[in-house]
Parts: sequence; structure tokens; C-alpha cells
Amino acid sequence: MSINPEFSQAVWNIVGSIPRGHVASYGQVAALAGHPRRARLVGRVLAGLPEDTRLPWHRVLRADGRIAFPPGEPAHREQCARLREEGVTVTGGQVDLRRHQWRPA
DNA sequence: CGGGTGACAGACC
DNA sequence: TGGTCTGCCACCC
Repeated sequence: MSINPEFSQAVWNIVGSIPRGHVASYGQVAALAGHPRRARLVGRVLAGLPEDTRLPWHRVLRADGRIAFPPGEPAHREQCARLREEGVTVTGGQVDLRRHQWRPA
């Protein structure tokens, strides 16, 4: 399975529908896109987003609630900032999933 | 063609 | 709570 427009489109839609103050894991997005076990592919799609994207990419975290970017990288700080700005508590580059994970209806 | 590399995840210990 | 190891799969040399 390549990174076809269909999959990208699905990922964009899903990520775009994560509500403010909530987060989802890469694997969760992949599954919702109809492709379980393809978390890495989701990361690839997000990596391809333009810098001025309007998509809430910062609401996507690793399965353990940690930010995927290495601490110290600008992107890491950016993600922290954006999450906090919408009321998500980030401690040590990590979010409490029990409290913030998105559970789609 | 072959090996290294990720914005990952789950199983174990 | 935290390390390792393995499976994963499209890309890029």
C-alpha cells in the first residue's frame, strides 16, 4: 500500500475532526482511516503537510501520549505550546491520554 | 536489488 | 515506570 491520495485525504479529514482540547494517537488515526497498524504512514502524511497548514496536526501523539518529536526540537515546543493553548496539560512532553484522548462517537 | 530510516505500536521483561 | 525487541512499510539512497 502506497501513500495514495485516498489515504492522505482520509488522514486529513480525521485529523481535522479531532476536537479542540483532545488528542489522538497515530495508530488511532490510521485505524479510523481504515488501515490499522499503519501508524507510520500517518506520520508520513503529517510530515508532508505545508508549514502554513490549518490542520490541527498537534493533536496527534504517540500511543503512550508522548509527543513524537524529540524534546528540544522547535517542532516539539511548537506542539506543546499549541496543545496548552487549547487547554491540554503537557508535562514532560507528555499528555495524559486518559484525560484528553479523543473518543469519536 | 539491498540496507538504513522514520512525526509508530504492542509484547515482554 | 522504563528498556528492548520485533513487526511494520514507504522512501531514499
